Amino acid sequence: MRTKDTNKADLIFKAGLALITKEGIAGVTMSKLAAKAGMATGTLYIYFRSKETLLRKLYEKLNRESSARFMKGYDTRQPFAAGLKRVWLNYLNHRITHHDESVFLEQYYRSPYISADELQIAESMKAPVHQMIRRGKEEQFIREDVDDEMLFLAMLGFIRELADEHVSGVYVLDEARIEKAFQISWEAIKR
Amino acid sequence: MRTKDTNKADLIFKAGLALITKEGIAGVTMSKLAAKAGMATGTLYIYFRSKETLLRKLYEKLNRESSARFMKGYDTRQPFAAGLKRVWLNYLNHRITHHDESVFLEQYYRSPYISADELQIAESMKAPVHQMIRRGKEEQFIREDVDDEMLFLAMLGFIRELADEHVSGVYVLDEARIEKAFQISWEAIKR
DNA sequence: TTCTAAAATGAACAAATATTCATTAAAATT
DNA sequence: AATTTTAATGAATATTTGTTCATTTTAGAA
Repeated sequence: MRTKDTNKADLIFKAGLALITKEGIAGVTMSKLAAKAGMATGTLYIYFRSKETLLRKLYEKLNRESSARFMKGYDTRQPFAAGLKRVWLNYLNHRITHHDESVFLEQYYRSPYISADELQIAESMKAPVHQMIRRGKEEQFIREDVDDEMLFLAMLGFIRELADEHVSGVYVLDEARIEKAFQISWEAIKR
Repeated sequence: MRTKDTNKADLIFKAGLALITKEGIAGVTMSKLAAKAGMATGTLYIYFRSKETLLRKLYEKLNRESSARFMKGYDTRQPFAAGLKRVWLNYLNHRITHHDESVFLEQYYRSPYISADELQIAESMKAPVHQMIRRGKEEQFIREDVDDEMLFLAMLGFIRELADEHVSGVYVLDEARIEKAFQISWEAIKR
């Protein structure tokens, strides 16, 4: 008896991501996907009931994984500034090293495939930074005349742009630039 | 003889935008598009050779139009701070009042339809703000230890997030909030 | 080695979608 | 009013793409 190769589902996911990154969600067809993953089209249907479920499973998986990365290495006992930088860097690194995923998540978000409750999951990704901002206000590091959400947007928007430009090669980041970038974010929200 | 109704091309564009906004580029089919525009599928082919050219023409048109809006009302003779605010507000307003278009431009940018030289056009949209930043440095309003592109990204990213959240209803903007937002942008880049 | 059950295949089929074209309707010209 | 020219139509056709399934291959069990 032959065992179902669980690794193959990941292979399909990987191929799907690569395709979407290069051609957008509209460019994904089952035959192209199969070719990229190095298998027959029929094989895709052994692992996923349909194209729709394939994409949904991919979305769910990536959402789960990326959320987990944001708070990695953060410790409430460390001083505020250090903690904030940690989370800030986590977001930036995530968007750079998992750029394909980020692009897919956004594309899926605006595709005919998305369902109502999946939309909510996206919101939950904000939690880590919001938490940070609240702490920063309590400890009097962050300006209090502006609400959490706006401060969050100021940081996130910048990070997103930085990462996208870095990945596309238009504005490549290095240690020094990242340091400056964090400084700018800091100037924007500090007390 | 009946004259080709040039207005009909705009009607098609409008319907296309609405469809893309609701279902993403992947959700656009010629029959849906025709239905939305209130005409027969064949009629689409009187105005556009193919689906591909239809989408390309739409992209080109919107790109042209939006670029023109960014510098509107800007006058080099007015003081720097006022000029910057003007352009900043132009970007924000553009992304809010023409949100469908912005979303489409980004989706098209990452679709199988995009060509190499169309990619370059997108870059040209940055010019207005870059110009502002250079002037700001010359007149000693803006910090000089950070390059233009990064300062640009800090502003643009924030504006983009603000507009998107406003349109989606998650974080609705009003006069006061917009004022604060500009202030935050200013804190980030000022000397 | 032989047997068995599941995985993998890919051509065949079904469904969706882009495009064409013979025909009709409408406007301009005579 | 008759004629001509072009726009508009939408059913028919062509093409692309998702899905199925009879058959083959493969890996472990007997």
